[in-house]
Amino acid sequence: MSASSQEQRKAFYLTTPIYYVNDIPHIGHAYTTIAADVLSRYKRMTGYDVFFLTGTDEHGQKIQQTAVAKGITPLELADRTVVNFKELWKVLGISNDDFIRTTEDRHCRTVQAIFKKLLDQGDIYKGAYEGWYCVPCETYVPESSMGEEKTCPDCRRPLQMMKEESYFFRASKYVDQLLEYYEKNLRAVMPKSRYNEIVSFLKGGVRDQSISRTTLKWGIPVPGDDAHVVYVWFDALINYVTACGYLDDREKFARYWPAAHHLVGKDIIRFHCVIWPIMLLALGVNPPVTVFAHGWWTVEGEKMSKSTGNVVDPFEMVDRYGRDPFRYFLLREVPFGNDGDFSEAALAGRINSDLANDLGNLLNRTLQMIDNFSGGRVPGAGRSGPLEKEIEALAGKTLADAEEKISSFAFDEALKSIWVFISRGNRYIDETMPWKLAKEGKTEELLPVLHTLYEILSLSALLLAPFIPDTAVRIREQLGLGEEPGGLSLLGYKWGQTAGGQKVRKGAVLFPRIDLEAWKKEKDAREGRGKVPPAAPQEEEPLLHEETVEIDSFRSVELRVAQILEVQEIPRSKKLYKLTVDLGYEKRTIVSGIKEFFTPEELTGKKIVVVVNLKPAKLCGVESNGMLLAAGDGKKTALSLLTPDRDIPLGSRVS
RNA sequence: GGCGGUGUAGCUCAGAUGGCUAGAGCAUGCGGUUCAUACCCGCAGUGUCACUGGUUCGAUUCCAGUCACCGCCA
Repeated sequence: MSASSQEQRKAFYLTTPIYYVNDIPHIGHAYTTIAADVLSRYKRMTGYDVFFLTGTDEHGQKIQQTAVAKGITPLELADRTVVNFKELWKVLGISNDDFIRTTEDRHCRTVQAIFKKLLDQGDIYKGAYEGWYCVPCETYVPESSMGEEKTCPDCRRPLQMMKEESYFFRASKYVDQLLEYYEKNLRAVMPKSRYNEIVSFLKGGVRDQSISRTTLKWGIPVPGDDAHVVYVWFDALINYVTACGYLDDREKFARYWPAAHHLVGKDIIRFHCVIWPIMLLALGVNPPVTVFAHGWWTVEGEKMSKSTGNVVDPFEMVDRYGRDPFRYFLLREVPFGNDGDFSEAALAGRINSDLANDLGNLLNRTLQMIDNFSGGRVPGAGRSGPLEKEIEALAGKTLADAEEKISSFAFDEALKSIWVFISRGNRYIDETMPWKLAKEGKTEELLPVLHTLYEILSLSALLLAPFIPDTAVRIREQLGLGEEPGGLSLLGYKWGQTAGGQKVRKGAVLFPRIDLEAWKKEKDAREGRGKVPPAAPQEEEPLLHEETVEIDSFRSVELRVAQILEVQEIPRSKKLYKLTVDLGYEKRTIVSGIKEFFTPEELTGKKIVVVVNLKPAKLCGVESNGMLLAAGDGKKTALSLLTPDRDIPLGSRVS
């Protein structure tokens, strides 16, 4: 690429968040990065000069703590764990142009330069930070996440009011300017619902932000004041300008920054759509063109969390189902911006119906027919009838759709549109019945059909290349198309450009169908085996024991076996069920706070243990006569009912 | 409590500035086809378009209220 032609190409700058190295990479990290990769690849194919950045956030309290616990330096820890991310991007086929670590020299210098500039111009000033502080965790706890009684949400120990010197960023000063910017730039925050949220948040005003700490050592020193370290988010956000040359390469910065797009999870839009743009305005730089906030994945219908151990490991999914199917599923299943549910069954379904049946089979049957009816060589265009005209028009529409949808981050819709085209190909075969034409010797009708099918496949491969790059290459290989020297491009694409004559090379099936019955068995077996309780949390919580009691106090609690007969919802309540239980000698109603853990179907018929001599109490307007026994982990994440281990008559006393 | 959103076929969702028989994909049933990965193609469906009122010749689409769920804020 010569310098002059690079000048002409439009720039496109795309970032993922930088990921915190203390985390193990999970599906959420993979999702953002895959989406960014698809967009980058597509933009490159349509002639943009793309700069695609990802990286890691390596400073802060948690890294420091973990490092201390392991007896290594924080940087050593980061050096070890950053590998997880780099490896995942390799496995997922991510085509990032740069990878930034916040511990790199280029970044530290940039952060310090920005800090100094803002300090000099009066947008940073020294003040005092006051807040509730957890001494053991060495961290401030915002009032919103404080437990009752002012305890730390992590360790549950009491918090102390602390006051320390801190530098503040004068965010309040730029709120109106940012609101004005947003009024003029409707796509600066996407989707629209997030835009509205941010605007209404801004209208409520923004406080000046504390941006340094004296209690923390692992971070970038405040220039000229070594007692302070730059607070993490101020440090982290700046990565986006560091990497595109804010400090060291003004030409690069001038080129890419005006085309900056950030992809982020919806949990961090406040930083990206309030604080960050204000920082930029203070620096005299325009906010990004778009910050797009995507949704979150649940797993098999449940919230993903470390404590329930249902975190999806992207390495494992790629291992099991392949890189391209995983990429395809994440972008196809759910509109970007919505929350979605990840389930292996849904993934397997997509593989079978979309990838194997529609796409893979279209390639397979087409090549088989070219082999059978055309000696393995692609026929030239030949005469084009109404069907072919219609398909050509659809090809044009599909190209336009892809452009529009991908450029507005609607990856799912782009894929849907491409699949309409692929399905049209399958229908076209049934409409033309090439095997019949062959049998009847109607070669002049047959050959254009094969040619058209070939065109459908070669265009599909191009359009799919950003999403499933390996597959695109495999399709092209089978079509007898070589590699493109400058990478695949949509720029010079023209329908019907295949001259004909090249030899196709039918190869292995693109996506073998998954035998769902065998798959199910295998999965059940795997989960039965693999269901070791999740690894114990690193910090053991102190067990809180009750005082010792006399045996009589225990005996005074009358416990009996009962069976749940009926489970009724209590309309007003999120947590409570109204249960009718049978004690053998009588039936009674008890109200129990277990709704979040069980469905009525799961409960009905269960034998449980009930405290029968508990004073009746009214809960949500329903009188409860007793309570059932269940074991919980105290964190409201797991609950298990106590149930007799063998058959025993209802009403039996438990002692 | 305030602001906003959502509620449409078994499932996931699309859609209508108000108007002929309300759509797609998946799943289900039936039929066709054999080039193909038991695949593809066609047909068939079922829906009080959350509930209650109002505006209108006519509303599922507009308005008001109710309920449920979700998001942001407090």
